[in-house]
Amino acid sequence: MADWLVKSEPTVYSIDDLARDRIEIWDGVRNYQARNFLRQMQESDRVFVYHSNAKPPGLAGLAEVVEANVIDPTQFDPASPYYDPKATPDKPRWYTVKLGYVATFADLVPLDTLKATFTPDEFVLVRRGNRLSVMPVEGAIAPRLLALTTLRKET
DNA sequence: GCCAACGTTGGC
DNA sequence: GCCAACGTTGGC
Repeated sequence: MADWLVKSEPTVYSIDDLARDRIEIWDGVRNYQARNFLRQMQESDRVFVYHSNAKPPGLAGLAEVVEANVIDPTQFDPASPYYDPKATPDKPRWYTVKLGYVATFADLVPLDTLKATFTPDEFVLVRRGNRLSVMPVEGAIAPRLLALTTLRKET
């Protein structure tokens, strides 16, 4: 089982939204490197949810992959901001996953804490200039992340 | 294939 | 609001 991290702007879609929706398709990723990571995700992989463009930015909770390798339907929808005229149902270009809510962190783990805990070498997230919205969380990192906070399950 | 222009991300 | 980083586009 692998660990991943996805970014989301909480004003657009937050961990609270996921707690409410329970399951959501993670659509709208339009970056090839991020897409390639999405395609590597397997059912029941663990996913850390990160709030970007927030005050403060940081890790907000946990999700899991409930369905892998889902074709992102917004690429075919001219009304969607994520519409891609070069994608066709025959040749889809953008894939994603469905995420299920797992838990909310009792306290958000701020980016400052992450920077103090991990070196840029060991964790992509704290690497300078990193703009990836989907990234792997290497084996040793995940338990150290979980040790920084307490889980709270929204019901 | 090169690279300048442009757009987006995201911390601050 | 600013701006560094960096991905994408398109002219050549």
